[in-house]
Amino acid sequence: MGGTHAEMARLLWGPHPRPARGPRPTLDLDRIARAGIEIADSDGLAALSMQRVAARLGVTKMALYRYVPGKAELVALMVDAAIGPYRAAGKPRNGWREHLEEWGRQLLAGFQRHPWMLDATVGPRIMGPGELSWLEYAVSTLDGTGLSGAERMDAAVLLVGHVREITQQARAAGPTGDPETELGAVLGDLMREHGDRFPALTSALISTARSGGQNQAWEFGLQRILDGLAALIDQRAC
Amino acid sequence: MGGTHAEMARLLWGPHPRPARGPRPTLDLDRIARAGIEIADSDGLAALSMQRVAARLGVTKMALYRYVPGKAELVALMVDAAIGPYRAAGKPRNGWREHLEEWGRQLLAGFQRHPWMLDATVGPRIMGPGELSWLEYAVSTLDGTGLSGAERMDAAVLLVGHVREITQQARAAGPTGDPETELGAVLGDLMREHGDRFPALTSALISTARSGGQNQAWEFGLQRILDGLAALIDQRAC
DNA sequence: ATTATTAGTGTCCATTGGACACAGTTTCTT
DNA sequence: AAGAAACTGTGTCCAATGGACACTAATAAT
Repeated sequence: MGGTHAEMARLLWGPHPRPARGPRPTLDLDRIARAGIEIADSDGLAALSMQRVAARLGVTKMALYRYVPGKAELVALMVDAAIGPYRAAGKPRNGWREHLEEWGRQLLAGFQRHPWMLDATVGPRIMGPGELSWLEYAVSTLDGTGLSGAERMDAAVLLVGHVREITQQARAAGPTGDPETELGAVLGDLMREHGDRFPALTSALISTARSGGQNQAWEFGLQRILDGLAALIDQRAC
Repeated sequence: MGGTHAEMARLLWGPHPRPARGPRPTLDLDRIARAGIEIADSDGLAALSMQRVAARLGVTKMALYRYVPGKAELVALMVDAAIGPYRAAGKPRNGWREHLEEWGRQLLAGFQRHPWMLDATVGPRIMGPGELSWLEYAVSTLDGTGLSGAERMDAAVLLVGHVREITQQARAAGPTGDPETELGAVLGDLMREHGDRFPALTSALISTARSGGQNQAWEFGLQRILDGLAALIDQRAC
């Protein structure tokens, strides 16, 4: 292993000065990260190996270790490159709620473009500049709302959690959107056989049937969180 | 690989009839799962290998494959055994909010007892009876609140997402609770060096300083979600 | 007693992440 | 111009991993 946190920070945050001597490098961190992203996008994070990344770049696996101390660092680079910096699109005259809503939608879109980011962002880790810019924006929208610093952070984290959960659900449902994957079929069988042990669940699922799929779940959670925030902010304002 | 979803379901949901012929098995699924849990509890999911589980049971690695088709299935068993069925503790006269609050606290406690469950529950998968009983309870508390089936499910999922996010934060902060781990130190350095690029974040962190750590974040998100739910329920009731 | 099953073992294999020595390339110094 | 220094990509090697498969021993039905 080559992965201390300090190395990770240096890699994510630079600078990366081109060394003065020696042959010119064939690769750079950006190309490596993009190659990894392409693999993970199409075949999932489990299919990501140093070999495959190297092969895609026309280079030996060991060449990568000249740029990256280990696989964990490569994945961290991929995450930060895949999510990129947040670019606010809305007009700046809107209130915090509109901004956070748009922000959440874009974050969700990012996660769904790169579902492997779910697996890559579990556990303690160091965020890169891109990822941090997302957090920065979310927290900044809550400036002047009367929330404390910790509360503004907590609110952002709460939204991130929701985005992650929805991404996970969407991935389970498969790309079609409805649970007619094999997993969905197995789950159906399961409920048909053991449904009586889970009456509330069964009734909830039946009454659900067709009501909008995961998009509904996303909107529901988003609005509930924003409502909860609004309630607190209003209460503080009085 | 030996892991179709159907096999996973059979393994998690049984039945597991003792075969009539042949020597008596030395192990059973429960003991295997518990051995795995002990390893993951103490050394993390990354340290879980078939070899180590087998060694702890005094048996060869290949013996495990008589019980479990593959590692993925073993992990699924571990998850369901670790979280276990939900046992409602509160008096049944309370309202949905109290029940959900207690439920969330217990779920969080479970995740913090077995932090590796975070890594083990990413991606599409089949839930076991234990896990499903937690979902069942959460959904059942919302019966009769005027929420639709889908909404009741979404509410439960929302809370699970929050629990997961908090667990992740707590794990990053380390067992002490404050960010004085190496990771925390590196993050501090990072903000000291690049803080000017993230003014809102910096100010939020400074004003945070000492305000309660991750417990605060947990309570904040929990109450925000419950407030949001209450708002919707009240609105439906009118 | 024979036979069908089943359980645990031992051996083998491909793949993985990574360590390390080496040869070739480029720039700085003398 | 000529080393020397620093660096790059390659080739080889290794331990550990999940898993396939054949084999022996144990059990119960016939």
